[in-house]
Amino acid sequence: MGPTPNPPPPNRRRRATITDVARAAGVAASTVSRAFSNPNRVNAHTREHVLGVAAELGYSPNPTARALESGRSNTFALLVPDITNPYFAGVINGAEQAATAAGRTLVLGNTRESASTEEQLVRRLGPAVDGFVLAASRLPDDELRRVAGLNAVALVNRATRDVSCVVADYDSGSRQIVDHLASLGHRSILVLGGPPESWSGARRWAGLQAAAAQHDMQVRRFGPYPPTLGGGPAAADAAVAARATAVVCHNDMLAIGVLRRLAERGVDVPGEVSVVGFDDMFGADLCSPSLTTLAERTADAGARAIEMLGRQVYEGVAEPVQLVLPTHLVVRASTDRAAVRP
Amino acid sequence: MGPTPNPPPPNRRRRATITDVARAAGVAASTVSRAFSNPNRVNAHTREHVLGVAAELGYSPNPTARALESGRSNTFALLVPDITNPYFAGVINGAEQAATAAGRTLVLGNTRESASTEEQLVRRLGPAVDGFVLAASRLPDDELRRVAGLNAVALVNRATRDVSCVVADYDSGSRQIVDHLASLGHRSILVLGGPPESWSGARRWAGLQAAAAQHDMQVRRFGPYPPTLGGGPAAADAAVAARATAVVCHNDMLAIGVLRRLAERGVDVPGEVSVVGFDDMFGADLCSPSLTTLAERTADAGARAIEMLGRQVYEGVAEPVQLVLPTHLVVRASTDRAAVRP
DNA sequence: ATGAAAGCGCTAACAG
DNA sequence: CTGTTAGCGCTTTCAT
Repeated sequence: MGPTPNPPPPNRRRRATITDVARAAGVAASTVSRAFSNPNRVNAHTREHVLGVAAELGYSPNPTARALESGRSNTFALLVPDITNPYFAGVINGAEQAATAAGRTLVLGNTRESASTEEQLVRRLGPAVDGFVLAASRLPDDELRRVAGLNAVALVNRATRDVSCVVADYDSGSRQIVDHLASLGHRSILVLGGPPESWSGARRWAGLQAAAAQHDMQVRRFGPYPPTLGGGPAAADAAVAARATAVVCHNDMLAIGVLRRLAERGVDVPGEVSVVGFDDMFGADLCSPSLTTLAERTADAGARAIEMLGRQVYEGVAEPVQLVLPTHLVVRASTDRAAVRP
Repeated sequence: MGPTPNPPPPNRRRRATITDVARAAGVAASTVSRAFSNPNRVNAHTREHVLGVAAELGYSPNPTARALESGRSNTFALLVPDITNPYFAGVINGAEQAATAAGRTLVLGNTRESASTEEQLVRRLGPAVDGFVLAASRLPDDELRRVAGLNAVALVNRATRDVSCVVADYDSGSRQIVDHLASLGHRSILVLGGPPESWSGARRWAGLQAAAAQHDMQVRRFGPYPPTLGGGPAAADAAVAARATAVVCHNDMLAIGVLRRLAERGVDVPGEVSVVGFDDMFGADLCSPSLTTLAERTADAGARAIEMLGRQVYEGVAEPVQLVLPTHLVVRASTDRAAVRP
């Protein structure tokens, strides 16, 4: 992987440096520097002059050089398990927006659901960024704390001691789902679970159990199933075999896969079975029947996480904070009154 | 936007530098440097020793400092008009994968469909990155060339003289659509157009016209409509009023909006009207009826664009190249034989 | 208010 | 093969 000896430099204009501007303006480099980063510590007149010359030369400060000096790159990295999952698109969107608004740059990394890829990215990017947003991190707790010792870290939908995080309110969310199903007359719930290591999956399951207990409803969990469309057939078949009347799926992806399989098998949704998902991702109201699902504020989560990093890094806030974001149930066409079973 | 005076540094471990390693290993800094970036130019024995010490100290080279010296950040920026659009998720995915595979970092920017935001991002990021992938750029041609004078640039689904690009084969794609409709007995096509400034929209329209002419079919274009779900109602209503039997929509988003509106109005798809989209985005086979649409290799496009940048920047390839990626029609349930009109 | 000089972490000459 | 030196572009004391 050795770089080519010395590739002929592409025919591209050299960028003006602070020295070029200084020379052209007849001042010292430090004055140019001040004119840009400390405008009121330089005479108004010379400042105008310097800025004018800089504009003519098309000069703009080199962020890399600034970063080297200050030890701050004004850059955050956002690592997600699956860049193509519409669920994370919300997080990415919010984070990008917040970062840009704060004048910071966002680096995007895809961990492909792999802890080792995630770790590798953290190691490689670490020295170049001011902090990490780790969404649905696959890293073990102690590794997470180790990373947080070297870089600022804000977790999204993951929580561990001593590390800041923003998480969705799954307690409330699960209760909303169960309340909804109960109000439709359902007496038992089948949960079609996702990956065992999933933190949010565990929280969702715990919440559903607690809420069901309050209603004296029966809950069972099948799985794990892959949290993808492809997980649908196995999950749906299991649900049919179990004669479930209400199934709650690990996420919308799985739920849509389940809907498809049920349609193939001629099972009427919501007539015979009600189906609920988690995430309210793009597509949840495109499928048919449209999906009842728990909506999270994904863009908010991304934005809040970036803001947390900002406070940690640039304002020296050391205390880890936990932020719980509200969730709400979006009722669509996939849930209805429980069928009367023979 | 002045930075806080001097925030108390968070309680975070200082990263080991090359000097720390050099001292601990009892060698010069340059030897450590070589051990990392030019391993075979240092004695195997000392190399092992240095690497060992480095590992103990948790040292890894600071990319920022490297970038300052080399003038290369090993970083590319990808700018997309709408980060939440599943269509661009494919491009992002491919670009991220290619960048990571090449050991480079990807910075993500969202231009929010605005040329000025795009320009601002280019200016701000320019000095810190080795090149830009501009997907569906909103920038005018001359601005694009100006940017390409300062940074390496690879366009995705946009073309202009002197700038490298990768574009989908809309000539073939449009022909595939028209052939398909013709083979189903349709004699005329209504195109529901997107934003007038859209380069791909123009190419699609041109291709459809050419292909229709070959079949002696009639084509008309209505619009512009917003390329979103929200554009659906107006577009669908216009199509109904025009008694169209086959409509081709600017993109899948609009097409799905159209499908919805037609369903609301009780118009049978594909019985009365056939509907075709462009993009084959996530969701195109979730809607009902599922959508016949032209698939592009979006991930490929992103990856190829990154590779182009690599060749430009690190291999000094100056000639702009144009890459045309194949497209293929995915026939689903929204198209069928033309209805016999009274 | 401005200039001179040192240095951020690293690499690239150039010696030895 | 390895150490010394200079410098990437910028900010930051420290003088003036």
